Amino acid sequence: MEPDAEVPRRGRPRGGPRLTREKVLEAALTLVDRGGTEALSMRSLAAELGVDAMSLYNHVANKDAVLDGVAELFLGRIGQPEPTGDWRADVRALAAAFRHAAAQHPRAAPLVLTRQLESFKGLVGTESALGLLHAAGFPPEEAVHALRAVLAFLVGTLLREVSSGPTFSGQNLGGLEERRAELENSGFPHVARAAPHLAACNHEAEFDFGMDLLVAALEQRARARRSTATSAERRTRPPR
Amino acid sequence: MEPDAEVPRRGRPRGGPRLTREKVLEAALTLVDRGGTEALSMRSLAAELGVDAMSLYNHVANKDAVLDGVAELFLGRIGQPEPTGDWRADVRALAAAFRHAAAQHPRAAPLVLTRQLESFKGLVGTESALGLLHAAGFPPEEAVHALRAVLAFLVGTLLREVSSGPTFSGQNLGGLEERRAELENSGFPHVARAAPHLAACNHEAEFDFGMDLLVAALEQRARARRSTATSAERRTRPPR
DNA sequence: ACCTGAACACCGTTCAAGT
DNA sequence: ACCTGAACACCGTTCAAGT
Repeated sequence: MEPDAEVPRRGRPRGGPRLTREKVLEAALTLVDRGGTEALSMRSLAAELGVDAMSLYNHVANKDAVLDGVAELFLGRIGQPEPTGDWRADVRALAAAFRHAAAQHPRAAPLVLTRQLESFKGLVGTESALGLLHAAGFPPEEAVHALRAVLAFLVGTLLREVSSGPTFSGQNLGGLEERRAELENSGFPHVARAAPHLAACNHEAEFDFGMDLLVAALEQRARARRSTATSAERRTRPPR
Repeated sequence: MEPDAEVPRRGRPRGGPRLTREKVLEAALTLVDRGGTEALSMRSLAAELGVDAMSLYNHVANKDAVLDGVAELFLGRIGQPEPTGDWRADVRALAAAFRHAAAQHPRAAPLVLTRQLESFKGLVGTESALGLLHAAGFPPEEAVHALRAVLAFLVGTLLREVSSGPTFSGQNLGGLEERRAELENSGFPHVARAAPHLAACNHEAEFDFGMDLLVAALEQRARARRSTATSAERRTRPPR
């Protein structure tokens, strides 16, 4: 029989390292996709890679670094949509790309949404967003404020969306009737009147509504900024 | 010597239960306030209460129920501001009350922001918000959309705010210069130009900016709704 | 009814030892 | 240089036993 066919090797491998940081993080993402963050332990991750738990520490500092790495992996998978020239459509597309990535990794998404990363990876999206807002007429400082407002909304909606569990045809229907009845009998008049709408949640509709709101507000602001800029110009530099 | 002076009693206590669900959750909030969620274990919680870990299970189902309970405790501490009659100011005040509660329990806030609770406690805020949006002229369905948009923004900003660590005079100044330099040398032109604004974050200013944006958008929408409603009325019921 | 202690099946991480 | 196994100090939770 062959000397080292299937038996687990120990010590330094002959043909280069079996593990790399990349492979470790990739496996971690797989594990989180499959069973959520709670299914990821250094031991389960090692098992997934067919390796002893301690071997991981040659490639990542600790478990927290693994979680950061998974979040970065996620960030890297956010597609960068081609700009159309209409900044309103492009801001929407950027947000939609984020949402799409979250939909593909619903159980990993909270890692990106919850931790604040000092990641270089995040900067490409930031650059795109600032470029669009610059095109819309916002100076850098206001563009940063606008970016943060949209991002905050995104974090909030996506967190709700991904943590509302598996959905049935876009809507969460589990126990809808019970929830509606409970809201109707809550004793709160406005809650009772809105019960059918509070009991269900169409995530895509909520996402669109919020983005509509934000884009409309930004547009209004951009317009106001343009008109005051022109009138200021008119004042200082009257038409000849 | 006295028979049961300082020795830990065992078995059923004589003077009613030493533990209640309330006391357990209160202690849990204290622990989280002090050392964050990671400082809360069933064992540390029991120690805080001077009790065996297993005693807790007589009052809460498991650790998850404790975390839910702490979140509810937090919800109950959100002050309900007195309405002024101006729905825009009142929506802002409601959001500010939420933010204020988060500022008082920065390490417990993620529990409310991250978990979706089916809590009755949350309904009082919902009722207030829907009432204000009703006064602004929104029908129930649109009011729910608006509420969810504002809530999403709130979750996102507050999550950023509370997880950005301890602050120095309202701003996070740790390593500001390093961050700015890194952003300036990132190779991304818009990022570089906005570096000073990206490196720092005045949470209150961001909060105000976002709320301004949302309230302005809601106002615009309410106005549009009123004018189409009146013109529709004019068409079907012309003035005599 | 309520509290307890031992026990079970897990964790993340350190450290000395292997090759 | 990279992987390993035992060991340490923790977890959450079950269960039988106490009063």
